[in-house]
Formats: sequence, C-alpha cells, structure tokens
Amino acid sequence: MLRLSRLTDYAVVALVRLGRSDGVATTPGIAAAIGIPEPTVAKVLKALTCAGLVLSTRGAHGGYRLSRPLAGISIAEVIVAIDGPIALTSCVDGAVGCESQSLCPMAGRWDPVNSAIRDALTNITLADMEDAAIPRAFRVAAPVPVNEEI
Amino acid sequence: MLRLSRLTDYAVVALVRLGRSDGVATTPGIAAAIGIPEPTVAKVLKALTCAGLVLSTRGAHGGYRLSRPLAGISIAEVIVAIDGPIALTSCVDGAVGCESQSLCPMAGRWDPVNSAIRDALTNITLADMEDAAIPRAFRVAAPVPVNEEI
DNA sequence: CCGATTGTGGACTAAGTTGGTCCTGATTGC
DNA sequence: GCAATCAGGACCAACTTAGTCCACAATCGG
Ligand code: SF4
Ligand code: SF4
Repeated sequence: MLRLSRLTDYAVVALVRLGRSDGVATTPGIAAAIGIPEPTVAKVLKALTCAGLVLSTRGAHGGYRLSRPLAGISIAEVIVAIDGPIALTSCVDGAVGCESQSLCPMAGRWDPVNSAIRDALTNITLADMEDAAIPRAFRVAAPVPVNEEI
Repeated sequence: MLRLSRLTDYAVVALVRLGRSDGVATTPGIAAAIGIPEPTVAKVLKALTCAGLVLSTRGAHGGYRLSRPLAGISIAEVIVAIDGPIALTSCVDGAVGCESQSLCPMAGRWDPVNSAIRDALTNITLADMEDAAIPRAFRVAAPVPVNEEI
C-alpha cells in the first residue's frame, strides 16, 4: 500500500515528542508518552542518533535531545535515516536491482517519479506536522510564526 | 525503503508496453517482451482489468488493450489499482489502524504528507515515464515539448 | 571509588506480507 | 469440436520487518 515502515512512523512521532519537551528525554519516558513498547522506541532512537538527527547523552540523567529544531527536519530525512534511501523500484543507478533489468524497457527510468516523491517529502518539515497535530480549534487562533522550510 | 511493491512496478511496465503495441497484446507476449514470468504478469493484468485501466477480450485472438491513452493514466491510479489506497501510515480516517492510536499524539495527522505524495503521483502520467524511457541519445535531439529531466 | 542510571551495539526470533505458481473454469473464434 | 485466451481463486515459499534480549560502555552522584 505504499506505506512506510512502522519504525519510521514511530521515529516521526518520537521526534515530534522530543520537540515538545525542552530538556532531555529518556527512552522509557518517550515510550510511555507515545504508547509504544520501550525496546522498540530505543531501537528507533539509536538509529536516529546514528543519522545525527538527535543527540544523546550517556550516563545518569542522560537521554536524548534534538540536534535541530523541528522546523529544520524534513520527513524525507527521517525516512532516509530509518528506511534507507528513497527509491520506489529496485533499478536505480548501479544497484543490483531486479533480474529482468536487461529486458525491461523501464529500467532506470523511474527517476522522475523518485524525484517527485523526494521533493514532496523534503518540503514537509516535522514542524508542519506538529501544526497539523494541534487540535483544530487551536490552529485557527494560534499566532504561529512563519515556519518554513528548505 | 519506501518502495512500491514489485507487482505495481510490473504493472507500470506492462502498461507502457501495452501503449506501444497498437492492437491487442496477449499475456505471453507481454511477459516475453518485458522478461517477467508469465503467471505473474497475468495476475497483474487481471488486477488492472478490474480497475478498468485495461480492457480484455476473451477467446482466441483475444488479449488486452488500454482503455485510455497513456497520457491519461497517472501513476497514482496504477498504484491504487494494485496496492490499494495510498496511505503512509495505519491511522487514516476510521480504519482500525495501530494499537497505540489512543495515546499517539500524531494519530490521524499524517494527512499533509499523504496529500503531498498523492499529488506528486497524480501529476505524473505514464506518458511522462515513457518519455523518460527513451534512450538518452534521442532525448537530446528529439523535439520533445517540455519533458523535465534528471 | 562505587554503584545506579542510561545509552550502544549486535544477535536472535517470530510474525506478517508479498511474490510467485498452479489449477479449474468460462468465453470466443476457426 | 478444438484451440486459444482470459477469469478467479487457492496455495505455498521466501523474504522482510518488528520486536525482544543481552552484555557492555559511559557518566554522574554520593
Ligand atoms: S528493471 Fe524494470 S521490472 Fe526491474 S525494477 Fe526496474 S522498472 Fe521494475
Ligand atoms: S496512531 Fe501514531 S503510531 Fe499509530 S500509525 Fe498513527 S501516527 Fe503511527
């Protein structure tokens, strides 16, 4: 169904949550807040740390915090961090790809589609999603600043 | 990796191929042309017929043909026909969705993303992809109208 | 210096989804 | 009647993903 992996979904939720809490947040804290089993959310956070989207502090009173404000993180980045590069089909650049690559007339020609999706996802930041996550009643009156984008 | 199912990929390839041949095309013919096992391509064609994207003729000398020109079919339609509706996450409208839907602050707030992707995919027709499928040597000299690239 | 707290990294297993195959009809033309 | 061709399932195997667990390293507080 062209849906992204559940872990990526969790990553977005966790990041938005991290954006709300101003200090550091611990794994169990986040897990409890969003209702996702703790080991799983830990796994996601680890991946996000590798990607540089969050910073971690070890030891007692440690935890995670965002490396950038939410407005500076696009969904595309999160997806790439968890799921790997965005490529709709197996036949991209030099990768192994599918076995019928030699006969297939479309081999390597999906680039327009890939770019379109990549653009669409790059233009949406987590801050945009957070806005959408505010109950509708608030969104009208809220004096949201300009928040965008790259 | 946010990739669409292989069957959907096949469907696009098969449709473009169908657009090339002006008469009807049979399952084995298409299968041979694009290097995909015949039973599988048959399965895809059946689904496309249900969706109304291709018309079928039974009996001897039967086969498939497009119901519309390639320029009138968007990728989004093909994806919906094979993979079902485009929804990045499980929490859309009233569907069952994920179990942590009650706690999750993002529940049902993915609409901006969904719409963005849907728009991006609706604006690309199979004809666009066919253009891209022309060998590069031709694309330069060809009097193609606009055709954006990379 | 010690122990509690918290992240790091990887291995492992179970479940779910998808891809692919096959078979039994129904329909059409020769 | 017979061959070609689509229709509609059932079915199984393989792969991918999600989720869990454990041993270890770092940091802090006392
Ligand atoms: S080579 Fe053809 S069948 Fe294979 S992934 Fe690319 S477009 Fe799809
Ligand atoms: S409810 Fe939250 S965790 Fe569940 S699918 Fe929706 S956004 Fe993801």
